[in-house]
Amino acid sequence: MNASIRPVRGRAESASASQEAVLLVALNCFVEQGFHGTSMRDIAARAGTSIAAIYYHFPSKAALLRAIMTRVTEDLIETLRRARETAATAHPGDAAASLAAQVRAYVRFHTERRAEAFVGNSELRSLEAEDLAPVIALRDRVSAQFRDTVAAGIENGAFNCPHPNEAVLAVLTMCTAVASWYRPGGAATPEQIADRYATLALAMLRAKAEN
Amino acid sequence: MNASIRPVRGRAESASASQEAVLLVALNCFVEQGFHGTSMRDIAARAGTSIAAIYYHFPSKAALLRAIMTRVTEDLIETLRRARETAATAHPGDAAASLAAQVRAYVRFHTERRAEAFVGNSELRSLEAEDLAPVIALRDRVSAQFRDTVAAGIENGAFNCPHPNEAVLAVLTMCTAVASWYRPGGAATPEQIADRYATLALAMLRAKAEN
DNA sequence: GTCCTAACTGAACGTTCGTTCGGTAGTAAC
DNA sequence: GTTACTACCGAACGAACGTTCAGTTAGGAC
Repeated sequence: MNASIRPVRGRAESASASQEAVLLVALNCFVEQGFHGTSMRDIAARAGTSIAAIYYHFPSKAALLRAIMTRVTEDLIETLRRARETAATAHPGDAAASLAAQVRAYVRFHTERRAEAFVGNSELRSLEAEDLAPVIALRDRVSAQFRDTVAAGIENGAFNCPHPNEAVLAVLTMCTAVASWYRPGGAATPEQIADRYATLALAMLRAKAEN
Repeated sequence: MNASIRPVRGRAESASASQEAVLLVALNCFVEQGFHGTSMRDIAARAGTSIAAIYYHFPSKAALLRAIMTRVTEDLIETLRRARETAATAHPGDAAASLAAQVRAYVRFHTERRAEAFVGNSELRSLEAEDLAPVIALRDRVSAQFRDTVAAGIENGAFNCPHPNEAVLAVLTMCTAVASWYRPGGAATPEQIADRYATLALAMLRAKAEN
């Protein structure tokens, strides 16, 4: 499983190409073997460099994971922010449109950057305590946005859903899991999957239930 | 996070109490630190025994994971089989009832045995190749059963769902994820969560979509 | 031509890893 | 009283781990 990755910083404060190459190799190792199942020797061998070269660019193995996690989580937040903004312009006050746009963006993100997204979800426990807190805070912002959108939709009658917290959790987890089963070249394109998941999410939120 | 675990074998071919104790401690370590993040010394220390005592009962660290994985997957299959059977008796030919029963059973299983279920889903890649194949085969049987139930429901008009494969995947993944967020003593009981998830699943499968 | 810095390399550091081994306490059989 | 077996223990094994460090090379500045 290979994956692309966007540069750590903007052009001015740019990360070097070898830094990016190491990060990309580390990412793919973490996907396949997990953080603790990957050794610095694995990464160095696959990157075609020495172990010491990695330590020139990154202070520790934990720093590799931190860099991957922070970046992917920040990018997800920005992706969702743009989706909300676009939806708000096209369909002001339409909670269903906003939620659909966010689900679509979330799913597309988890297909297009599935390696990073997968590690971002599966290696939280491998982060050191001081690295975990900021990532958790970012992730909480993501789910809070979904909850807020659903709450607004319930408020104005767009949604009719007796247990919104669980519904949001269900929507988020099923969308997150896309990163663990999606493979490029599958039967459906990322766009199709995103559209179908948005439809599923809306069906869940409009559902009237007796429990 | 603690968890209970059922004996490896029946009474006749019984596993000893210390064997079970080790397996339980290993399970909790794997949940918290992952398989590769857990050392035999961690397990021995938490179990209050020596490392050599573990090797008296199990041939290797990999055998601990294999035992946990095989058992939880087999038990899940048996749980779902019973749920289907009960539903088939009470509501013969009713695909919606069968699916709801299976979703309820699946979710309850993932709350009541969440540690095992969590490890069963997160540590597949840590299994050695020869241990992985049988577990994958068992897991495929689980998803095949859900797909068959949904296909039958589409056939007889109980479901109206344009992309059943993705819908089944979405249902299974959102239910699987329950094991990663559920905590005993939360706002909802396992029964309530199971019922709500069954309702969500039915809503997803009846959904008419334009994509 | 010298100096400086970035970007490495190879070899090692001490630690921890999974695993093994020789030995032993307790118990039951004969 | 010896034998046999189960269920361990403490100590050690070699390998692999994350990390460090002294040294080297390439390229630009002056």
